[in-house]
Amino acid sequence: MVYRRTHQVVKRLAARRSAILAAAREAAAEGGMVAVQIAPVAVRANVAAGTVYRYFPSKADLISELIAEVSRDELAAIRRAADAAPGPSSALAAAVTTVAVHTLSQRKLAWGILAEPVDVDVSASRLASRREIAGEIASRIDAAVRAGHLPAQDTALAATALLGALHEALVGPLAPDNLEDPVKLRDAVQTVTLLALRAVGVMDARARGLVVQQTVLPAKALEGA
Amino acid sequence: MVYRRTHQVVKRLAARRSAILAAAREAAAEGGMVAVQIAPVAVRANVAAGTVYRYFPSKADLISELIAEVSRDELAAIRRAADAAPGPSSALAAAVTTVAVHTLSQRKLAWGILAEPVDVDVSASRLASRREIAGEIASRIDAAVRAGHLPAQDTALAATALLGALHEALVGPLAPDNLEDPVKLRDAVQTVTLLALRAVGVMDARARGLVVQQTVLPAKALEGA
DNA sequence: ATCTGCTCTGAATAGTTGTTCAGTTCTTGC
DNA sequence: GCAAGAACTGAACAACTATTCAGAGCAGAT
Repeated sequence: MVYRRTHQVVKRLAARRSAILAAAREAAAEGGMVAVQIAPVAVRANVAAGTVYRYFPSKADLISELIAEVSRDELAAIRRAADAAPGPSSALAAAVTTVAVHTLSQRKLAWGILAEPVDVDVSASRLASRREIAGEIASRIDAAVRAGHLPAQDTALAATALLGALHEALVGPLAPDNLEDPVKLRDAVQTVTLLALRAVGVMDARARGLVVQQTVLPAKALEGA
Repeated sequence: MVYRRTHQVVKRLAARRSAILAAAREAAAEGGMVAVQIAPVAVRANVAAGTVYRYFPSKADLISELIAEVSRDELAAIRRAADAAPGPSSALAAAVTTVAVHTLSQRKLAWGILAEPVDVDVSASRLASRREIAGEIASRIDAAVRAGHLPAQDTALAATALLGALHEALVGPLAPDNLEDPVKLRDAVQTVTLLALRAVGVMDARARGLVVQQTVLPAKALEGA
């Protein structure tokens, strides 16, 4: 055995793998999932097409990891925002706002991760991604219900419906197209957050209060976008 | 000119066109949009593959017409249900329930029309379809707002969000899978209708009342499914 | 009956991309 | 250096289906 993976090589391999994933993510962010094709991604990562297959068994695996990665990031952001909130209703509002802001600040990526047609089967990974996010929202709704702030309900279904509403309203084909304007964007975030909170049973007046509370957060988050 | 299209021929041609469309619809209902492939559709319509192209310039056109047709049917059903309601809030509830019931009774078709990946570009037609349905819902919300039953709001955005919520909760990948059971199915319809009504600002108690009012309708409609 | 022109057929074509693999280049240990 | 093995390359391949088109079949007028 005259060849052994040295630490340096291991690092380089890992870096290359990340580069490929990052290239895929960039491609998706710029052009949606259609743009995530092996050859262009390889070029972007400074690698030959064949090399991609040394790191990912198939395009489906590459995209699945991409979805998982983005999903992880989003879940972390939701938790961070919700955990910083003073109470369960506020946490729910924060979670919803976070999803809305994230979705909006990376529209193409979000659409690609969620629903854009892909030529390979990534349904398992999309399902997992949705499950994670929906589960988190469901548990926040649940906390608010347990605290007596909301009526008892099927929290899993409610969480699913909320996400559907957010996504359709913000990145679906009927989403307003003037969201480049930061003011319109914030209005859209507030409107959908309000809808979402009322949907699970927050009273109109209280929901409006919670939405206002959240206004500081998205302003900060959106600057980074 | 020794040949002229006689009435009989015109009728046969029209019938054949319908047969192809119907075949496509059946295929979509059974296997989703992936099953709408030229060769299988042709077989189902008792026609050769090439013949399809004498009626539809391309697969995209075929699917676009399919989407338009289904969409027209749905819109008509929504109007019928809403117009039969005694007042604006009730009409809104009826409209939402109708969408939910239709979506559920033809899950694969609904998913295909709405969001399933297709290898050709049908986004224009999907957009039109969504616009029609969302427009109808928006105008029902608007009526309820004008009647003073709901707070003022961006009705277009609200309608979009409602549809997103319904679709995601009922035919999206996280939709409950026990909806074969008619009782569970009705529960699901009621739950999402309740969420939708509350989202636009109907108070919890009143929303529950409206949902109960709608219980007769879906029971009848679902029998036909 | 027959000619004309429309309609239908279905095998062949074409275009698109994911995937492979024989050959090349690089890395490591001696 | 050099041998051995790993990693990389990129052109060729494969598979899948929408689409085409030359020829066969049919309907209508005379």
